[in-house]
Amino acid sequence: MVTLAQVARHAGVSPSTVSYVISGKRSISQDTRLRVERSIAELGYHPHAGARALASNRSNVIALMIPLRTDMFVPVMMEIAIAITTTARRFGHDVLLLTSEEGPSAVKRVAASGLADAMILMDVELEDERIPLLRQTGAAAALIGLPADPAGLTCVDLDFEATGALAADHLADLGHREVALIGAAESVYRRHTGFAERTLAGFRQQAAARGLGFLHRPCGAGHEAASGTLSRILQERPNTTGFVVQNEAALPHLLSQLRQSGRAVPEDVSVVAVCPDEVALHSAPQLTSVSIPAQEMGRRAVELLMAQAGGEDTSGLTLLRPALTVRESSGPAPRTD
Amino acid sequence: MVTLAQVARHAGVSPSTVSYVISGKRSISQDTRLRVERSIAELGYHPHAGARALASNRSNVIALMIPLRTDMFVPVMMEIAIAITTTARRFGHDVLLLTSEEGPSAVKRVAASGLADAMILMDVELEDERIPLLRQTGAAAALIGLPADPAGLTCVDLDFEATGALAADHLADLGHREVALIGAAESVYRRHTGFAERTLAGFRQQAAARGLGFLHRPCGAGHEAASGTLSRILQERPNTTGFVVQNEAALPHLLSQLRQSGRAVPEDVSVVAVCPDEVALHSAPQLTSVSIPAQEMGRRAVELLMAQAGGEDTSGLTLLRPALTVRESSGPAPRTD
DNA sequence: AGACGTCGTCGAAGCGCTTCACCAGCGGCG
DNA sequence: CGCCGCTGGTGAAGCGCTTCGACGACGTCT
Repeated sequence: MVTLAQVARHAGVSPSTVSYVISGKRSISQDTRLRVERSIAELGYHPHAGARALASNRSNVIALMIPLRTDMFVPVMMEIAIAITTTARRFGHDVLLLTSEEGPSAVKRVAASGLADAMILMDVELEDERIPLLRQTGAAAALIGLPADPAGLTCVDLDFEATGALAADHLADLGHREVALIGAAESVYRRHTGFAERTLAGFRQQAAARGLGFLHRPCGAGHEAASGTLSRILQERPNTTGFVVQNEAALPHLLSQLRQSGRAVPEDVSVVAVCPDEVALHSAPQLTSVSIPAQEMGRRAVELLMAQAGGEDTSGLTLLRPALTVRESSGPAPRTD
Repeated sequence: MVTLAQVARHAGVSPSTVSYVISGKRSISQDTRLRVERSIAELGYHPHAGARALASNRSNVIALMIPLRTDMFVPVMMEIAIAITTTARRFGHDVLLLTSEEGPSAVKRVAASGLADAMILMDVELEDERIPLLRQTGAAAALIGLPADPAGLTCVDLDFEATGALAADHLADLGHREVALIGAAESVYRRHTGFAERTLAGFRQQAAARGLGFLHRPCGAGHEAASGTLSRILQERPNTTGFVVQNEAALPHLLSQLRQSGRAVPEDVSVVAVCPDEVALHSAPQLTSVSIPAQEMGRRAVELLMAQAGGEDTSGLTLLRPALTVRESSGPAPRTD
């Protein structure tokens, strides 16, 4: 293993000089810097992470707590995780992966062991058990999602209320009078995951404001669940012509079920999905959707954490503006004469 | 921050004793051990990861390199990653997440910096760039997937050749005479990812052995790609009645396309999927499938790494036996009279 | 011309842990 | 009864790095 001391000897300078060349915390003459850099390259030196963490009290690692849930749409989580990782690397940081299996105490362990300088929590619930621990340890953190009381916390999320409202507006603009929200799995609502409830709230409110008839149903993944949910909605409110779907896993089944039941999209019913663009584009017909900016959420979370490390106060909500893209699945409400 | 020295003082023993209590590397009297453990709990002590890594030259971290590909089925990757993380925790290890964005040099960086003791590579290609670096640095590693030359490497994977053969056999047993393999995206084959080619090889060979007419087509995700691939196959070989699908993303589209084209599953055509059980169960009809044991792959990889750390020679292939579960999507070939 | 900053570099302390060498006490054995 | 070999404990060195204070060698200002 190559150590800093060896680099120093090779370059004919003292170890501290090498350290300063690397960190840039003191000015170094052009000449020495080049010599040191050459030695580093030549010897293939990489600083020892543990030693650095010990001496500097910073690990340059961000911990990422991802949920184990089976009721969340996995590709979105993964996309966020990957965005976090690549952004972190741009800041010279690495990412430690934690699952919620370890329980909330993982927060304490990571904070106390110096394994990570900061953490990012995904799948935040309204009353999340990890949050008191976060407050108590004073660990640097960013949340993806909103808890009930975000005071003093750094939160990033899509503005799901606006998302719901946007979808309702789009359908209202197209002349639909009866609309339904097909949401996430029931378990998601049961544990009060913010995004689902906020979408619902925004949708409900705007639907009311626009005078739309309104229905909301959770929906599991899988064909059974999807077709069951759909047929119950149509039975209860046969005149429903506008659907908002916030459930990627159910989308293909919902679409094929609509087709089978003889309802053409978008001639008879309109569908607005809340999903990543990729999913919307891979469906047939391509879906009008409010996209989930997974990458941006991950990126922003890391950037906020870095700002926080730099002493800035980043607490507060960073709500990303939703954007609706009109594609082939939504159109004017059918004439009802 | 609580240090080991503080624990030692609190318990009235020397620091080394506390260390030995924690590591269990020496026998400690019942009495002292309890005293120390109580102090640890009382003070809420967590060893400093960096200090430990520096002194012991082991970080208790496993690096996990996941691909950035968009052409792989993400939930499977995620399931593997989660299984790796939870298994690693059982061994007192954490997981560092690396994306392939950083390039093969990440292998060197991680090995040289002592960030991780070992690594797990996913999405291994036949001629993977990371492998020479692995050999050169002598870093402990386990691969999920097989490279062209696995000599001296520790590899875990589903036995995809047997998977292909199993699917072919099942269709042959049911009396199908013309079969087709709808595979992963073309890009997957182009970069010579082992699993796709091995499935193909196993399928082709067994199809030949059983005297089946045989066709293979890669298939992208999305509706367009799926229905295009399917109709081309049916055009080229209209008598194809058995399909093997190794492409989770295309499955729902394929099924709805078959339905639309008037082919009933399983009365007219049989479908065997290579996918996680969850996907098979959520389809309509539920799919006969060879399941992808994602969790077991992750678990085994970690276990092998731990054995390796214990001095065992774990090099060689660990190929998991595929298992085919008959569900509703496969049945006897239609009579051809 | 002398005092004073500034710049570039060095030496050394010390981060919190592991581990090696050592030692005291004690029971078993010849 | 004396010696040996355990067992359970201690002390100290040192892992590789960062960082603080110190210090020449300059240039600048009065």
